[in-house]
Amino acid sequence: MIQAQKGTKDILPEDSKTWQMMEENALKIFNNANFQEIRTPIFEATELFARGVGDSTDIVNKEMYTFEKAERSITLRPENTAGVVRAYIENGMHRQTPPIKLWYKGPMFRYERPQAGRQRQFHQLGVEMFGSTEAIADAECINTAVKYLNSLGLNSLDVEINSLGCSKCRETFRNKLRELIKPNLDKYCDDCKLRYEKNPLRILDCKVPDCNELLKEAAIQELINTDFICEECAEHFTQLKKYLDALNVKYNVNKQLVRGLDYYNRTVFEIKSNSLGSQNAVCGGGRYDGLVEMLGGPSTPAVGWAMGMERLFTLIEKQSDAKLDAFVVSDNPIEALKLCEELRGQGISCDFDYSARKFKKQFEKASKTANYALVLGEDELKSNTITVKNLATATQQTIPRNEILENLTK
RNA sequence: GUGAGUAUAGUACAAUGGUAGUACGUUGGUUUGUGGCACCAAUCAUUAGAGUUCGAUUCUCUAUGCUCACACCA
Repeated sequence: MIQAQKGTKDILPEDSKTWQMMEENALKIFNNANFQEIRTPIFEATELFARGVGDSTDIVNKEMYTFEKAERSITLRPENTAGVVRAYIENGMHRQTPPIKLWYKGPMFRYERPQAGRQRQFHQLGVEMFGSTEAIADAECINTAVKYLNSLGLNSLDVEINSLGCSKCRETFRNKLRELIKPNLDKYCDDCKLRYEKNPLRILDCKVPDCNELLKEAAIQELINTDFICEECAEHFTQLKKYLDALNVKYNVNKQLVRGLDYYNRTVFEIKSNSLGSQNAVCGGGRYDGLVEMLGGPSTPAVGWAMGMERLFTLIEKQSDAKLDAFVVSDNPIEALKLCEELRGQGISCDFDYSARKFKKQFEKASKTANYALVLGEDELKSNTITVKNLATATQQTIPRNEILENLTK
């Protein structure tokens, strides 16, 4: 027996209604906010992710599905921002009047050990906005995410925001942090020792209790809490908070929020739920003003986010399939199909039994799957009528065939 | 990559060192053109391999799958 690959899942009919709802709401809300859908290939040159996502990230280091084909190195996309930026540059979208507002949805691939809220193939929904440095752009981005979540009935998720500053202020902060950590470095966990070299900011994000204790040291807390970011960046962050307040978007500032992808600067944010298990982030994003240029385009500011749809799925209320409008009960399958065809053409959903089983069995099926049973037996065929039975009220009447539509819609 | 737990019908759960049950589902029936209820019947399972044993689905080991957690991320 061949099974689905580890970390992949079938989305079965019983869940399709819920997925369709997530997608329909996305289409409606993003289109209304003037985001346009973009669909990019699910595989790209490996180099795009190495340069775009950053080769010091775990995603690029050890989680990519990479293969060789015709002497090219190809990778299944582990996220979609790099791909969208590539498409933005390649299709000359930077020549259009900014801002360019895009959204996407689709499967992403990461080679990780699966667990709750984590699969090897999973789906993300995201928006990317190019061409504006204004904090109002960040605010609209976050607001769009919140409004989308609200549309799914999720009203009490935590929005956390932070500012990483620009590359200059981050450099200063990084150096100061290193200075403070250095005396106790040997007490930190092995991962943090590596982080100390590569990306010390991530030490702030470490979940090892010992490291957390060490970070509580007064001087370090003071450094975290003093606004290390430069005046310009601080002003940008202040503006963002002002706009979010004006939009009535509730948020917490989390000074220890550091996102794992290398391309972020200034605004970063996450939206979390406490009912998701340990993978509690539904949505993550931020500003990435340097990425377009790094990937060979003109210097272009940008901001965006991505949501994990499987994680959303576990949070929202399951939608069940609506019943069919009608089920045709007949001992004459071909006539039943003809009737169905006629009704389907009128926008009525209906089905029938292929094997002309006993009426009792057909009614059983009808009552489970449909609102009306339409009896088309010998009598009805002779007299060109149909017996319409309302399965909820158990009332029925025989009517001329051409009056069927009125009787179904009332 | 590291660690923990788990594996019985289509699904959800029982039980047992000797005959594996229940519920739901599915199919058929309770006299032939009327459903939801009830009753009857059928259908369907011990992940794989090795070991201990007179005998293993049960105990042990290995593999594999699944689940969860760490790292990391949506």
